[in-house]
Amino acid sequence: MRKLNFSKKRDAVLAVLRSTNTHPTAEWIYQRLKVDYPDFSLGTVYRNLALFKEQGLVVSVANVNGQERYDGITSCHAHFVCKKCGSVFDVDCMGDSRSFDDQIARLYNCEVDHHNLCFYGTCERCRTELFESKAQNV
Amino acid sequence: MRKLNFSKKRDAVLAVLRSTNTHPTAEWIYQRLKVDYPDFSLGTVYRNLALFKEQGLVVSVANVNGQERYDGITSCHAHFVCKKCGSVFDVDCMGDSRSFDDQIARLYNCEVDHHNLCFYGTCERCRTELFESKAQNV
DNA sequence: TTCGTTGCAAACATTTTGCAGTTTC
DNA sequence: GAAACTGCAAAATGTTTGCAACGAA
Repeated sequence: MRKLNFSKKRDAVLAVLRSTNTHPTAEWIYQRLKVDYPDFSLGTVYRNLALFKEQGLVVSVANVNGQERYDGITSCHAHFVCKKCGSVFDVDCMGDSRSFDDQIARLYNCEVDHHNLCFYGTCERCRTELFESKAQNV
Repeated sequence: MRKLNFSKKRDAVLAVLRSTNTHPTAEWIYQRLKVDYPDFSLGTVYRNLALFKEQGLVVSVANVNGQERYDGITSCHAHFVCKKCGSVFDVDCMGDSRSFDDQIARLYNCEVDHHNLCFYGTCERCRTELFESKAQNV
């Protein structure tokens, strides 16, 4: 792994990722930090995201409508992706699924760095709105 | 859901997806069918993939190096993605994880269509090659 | 004849990258 | 001073889309 210098902006990217549970896009992080650093660049977000992923500090959750969603909170949990509104929620992890990794590694003779469990469907809010709009149409 | 006509090429796309366990990219499917249909088009692959996904006949497994990987075999199983060579393997599903969906739906008041479990790491072959090349360098 | 499907190529959107200037050590 | 980091904008890449021709019902 190559040598790294300290970087204020890199720290800021990680801090933003750790401060939210919205599982933001690169663009979202960019807009957020553009306020504090007027000369901030989208390239910096992408470059540091790539770095964080290498280091295991950040993980790709899912690609929603063509945009990758990132998570800086690496404690063990799953995700739910709403196909209507595109929001991504944390879902409590059942059991110690970290041991899944070891199990798979042993079974398939491979090295497992991490896993990603995603549920896809319609979230509570969108279900309700769907129901309400249907009811109005009757 | 809208009305559908029969289409030879659409059938062919689905057949290809069901005939392989390589979890191909759109491009791969395109190249494969280009042989049988010289006037075959990449747009047709994408359009039909979108359709199949709506219908639940095909599922997006993971995005590997910027390309989406598809699976036409929808029986319950997980996947392993090798970060070195980019191959995607089937992994036997432990337990009846279909009931996960119901559990999540009840807990979070949402509708769950399906879920996706992916393990990321280094596959057996790539581990071995890595080891061999290291050994030679000593 | 109607309308779904396709080929083709242009358009699109996100992500990556090259380079020159800046910051870290 | 050397090497890492960044801004900027251009390039790259995978995917989507508009339109005219084609095929199914």
